[in-house]
Amino acid sequence: MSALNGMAADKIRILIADDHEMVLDVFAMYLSSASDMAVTTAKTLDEAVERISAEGPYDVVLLDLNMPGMNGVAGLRRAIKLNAGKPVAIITGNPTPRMLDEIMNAGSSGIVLKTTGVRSLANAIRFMHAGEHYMPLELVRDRHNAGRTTKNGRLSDKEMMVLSYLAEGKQNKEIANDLKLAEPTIKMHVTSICKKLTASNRTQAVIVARDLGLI
Amino acid sequence: MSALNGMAADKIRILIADDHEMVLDVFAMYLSSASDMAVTTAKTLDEAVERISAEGPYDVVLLDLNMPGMNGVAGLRRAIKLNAGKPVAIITGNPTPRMLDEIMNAGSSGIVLKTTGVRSLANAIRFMHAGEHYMPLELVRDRHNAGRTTKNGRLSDKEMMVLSYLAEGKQNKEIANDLKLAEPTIKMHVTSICKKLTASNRTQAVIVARDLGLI
DNA sequence: CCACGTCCCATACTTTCGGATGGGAATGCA
DNA sequence: TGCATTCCCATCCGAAAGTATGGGACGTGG
Repeated sequence: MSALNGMAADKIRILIADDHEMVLDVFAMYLSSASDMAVTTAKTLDEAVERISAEGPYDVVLLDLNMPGMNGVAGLRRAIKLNAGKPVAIITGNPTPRMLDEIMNAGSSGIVLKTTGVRSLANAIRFMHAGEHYMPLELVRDRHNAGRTTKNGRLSDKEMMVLSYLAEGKQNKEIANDLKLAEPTIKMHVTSICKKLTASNRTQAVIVARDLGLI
Repeated sequence: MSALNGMAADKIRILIADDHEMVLDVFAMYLSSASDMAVTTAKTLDEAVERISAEGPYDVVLLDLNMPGMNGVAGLRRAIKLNAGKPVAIITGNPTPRMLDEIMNAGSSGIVLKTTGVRSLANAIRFMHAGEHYMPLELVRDRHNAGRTTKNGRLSDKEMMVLSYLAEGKQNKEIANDLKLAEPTIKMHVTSICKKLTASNRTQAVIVARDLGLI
């Protein structure tokens, strides 16, 4: 009845990379005690890349989002490309909705929260190893809640998109280029965002959005 | 010769609070295997406070800095007051020099980095339990660099003051009125702040300052 | 003493922001 | 079908922000 038809002897090869050595230790201690998993660790993206290059694609790769070498999802893409189709997932603390989008759009196989105990780890890994996409329930909920209750109506999709750029301190022209829209359009969205968030300028909008957990 | 005069049989009672359950698991798994330690865990500051209130001061308390309930060092002070003189330390990822100052000035017994492996944990805890202050070497180095050259770090008092207004989304003219300074002066400070924080405008400066825990 | 850093102010300039006005197009729903 | 919503673009304008020049005052330490 097991899925390990005839291959039970082969262990799942896992590569986990995180600059928090404590987290690494969790994996080394807990997962290695699971008989069907072999864990390798790294502390930077470069180190992880080396491992993959040297020892071939891993069955599951877990990358910390805030690790040295990862520039947001850029490092994720790099690892995905290198791991030849096998699952690469992100492990992080509290990702923003925007980050979630970027992560999943980059082709990640899932997200593992550090707020989750180690017991669900093994399951998540087996899940992704089977080709599924893994995401904790609370994140799915937040993802659906994207339009949240603000006083003056909720933000539209485009407004949320623009807001996420505002939250990086980008200026209208940059946003327009990135989104391939005209600058006046961005201005309009910014104005609309400020109204809905009762902010008087973009800086306040970012602050309000942050305090509201909107980002 | 030990400080545990006649009480050697008693275990060191440790309370660790972190919203990353993974980290909690590290302690539960590793430290509890050390025969002289008894570990209790919590996921929020309120939960930790409850524990302390209910079961009396712990021998060592470890608090995550980014946990729900901790407003920067405010939560730390609360815990220190409650723990009746026994050591309270902070556990975190990469603290800013400014945070370090605040933490130590608040009366913390030390700082434990998540970038440190679990093996040094037990030593750090025993160290603090003995009444010493524990801080990783790499932090001590950064700490001395903090107050010196104005090259890229350390904001001056006035700059911090202006920054706090920026963080409220106020505009130059307002700040000038509130501080009874001329607007050009405010502009200069803002420019200086942006340079030191490597931000390209006020909005980015606020974001960086927030992420840095500078506010 | 001078050098250095911090703080303060002023003038002048360019760029960006925020707001207003006016229009066109696609969607979905009553 | 009419209507609302959302999206997109354009032009104009005043205000704010950001940059670049000046300069003067105050302290600390070499």
